[in-house]
Amino acid sequence: METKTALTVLSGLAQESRLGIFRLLVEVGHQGLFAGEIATRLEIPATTLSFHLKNMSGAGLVVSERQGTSIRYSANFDVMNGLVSYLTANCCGGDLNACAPK
Amino acid sequence: METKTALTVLSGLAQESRLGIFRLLVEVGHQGLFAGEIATRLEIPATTLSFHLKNMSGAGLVVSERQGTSIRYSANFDVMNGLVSYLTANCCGGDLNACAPK
DNA sequence: TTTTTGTTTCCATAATTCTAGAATAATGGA
DNA sequence: TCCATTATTCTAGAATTATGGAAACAAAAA
Repeated sequence: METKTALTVLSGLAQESRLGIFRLLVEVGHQGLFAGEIATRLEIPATTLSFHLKNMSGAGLVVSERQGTSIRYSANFDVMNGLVSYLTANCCGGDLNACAPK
Repeated sequence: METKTALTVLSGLAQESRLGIFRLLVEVGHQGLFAGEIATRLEIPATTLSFHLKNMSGAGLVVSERQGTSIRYSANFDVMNGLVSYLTANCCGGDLNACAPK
């Protein structure tokens, strides 16, 4: 993952509403949730939610699929895992143990 | 890690200068760098750097130690690892394999 | 004490981001 | 076609964040 992408992903998560959306979708798993369900569960106005979902889609954090009048959103786990790799890459000049969790 | 903390940490990383600072400190490892060295290497004005380092200190992303007139900054690996754990916790309703890297 | 080096705080400006109402669009059923 | 449902775009105001120069501050050396 490139730095520019990592920044976009981090910005996509560094906001209360969006982090809540992402965590909810991560917990739900691959089947995801309809936009309306997310709005109801998190008590976010539809327009505000749409603003954040657009941001997250652009960052690749979520993927969407239309089903009739509804749109199903789910977390993109690959991007999350890529971010984790990015943050821990090139750690400590190659000494992997130096920054590993204890 | 609590959601509020995770948000602070994510915000601490979701900015071009700060991500650059963090990555540099991660690569350097535990010995860290003096503020002036960071400013020189990344070509960031001292006042701007100080602003960001203060932000990152508050988020726990870096720790500092004065040595004479200089201040040495180094990455806090525990916080980074905590963030990684937070993001992957409670994934897929407990089905750990569902969101693991392939 | 005065000077020098390194860093931070203060401040004004600029830029970005968040919020949510009104209007608009897309889908599918009657 | 008309209507109900669901979701998005447009818009503008509010709030937050970033930038960098001037000044202040801290520590060590002259």
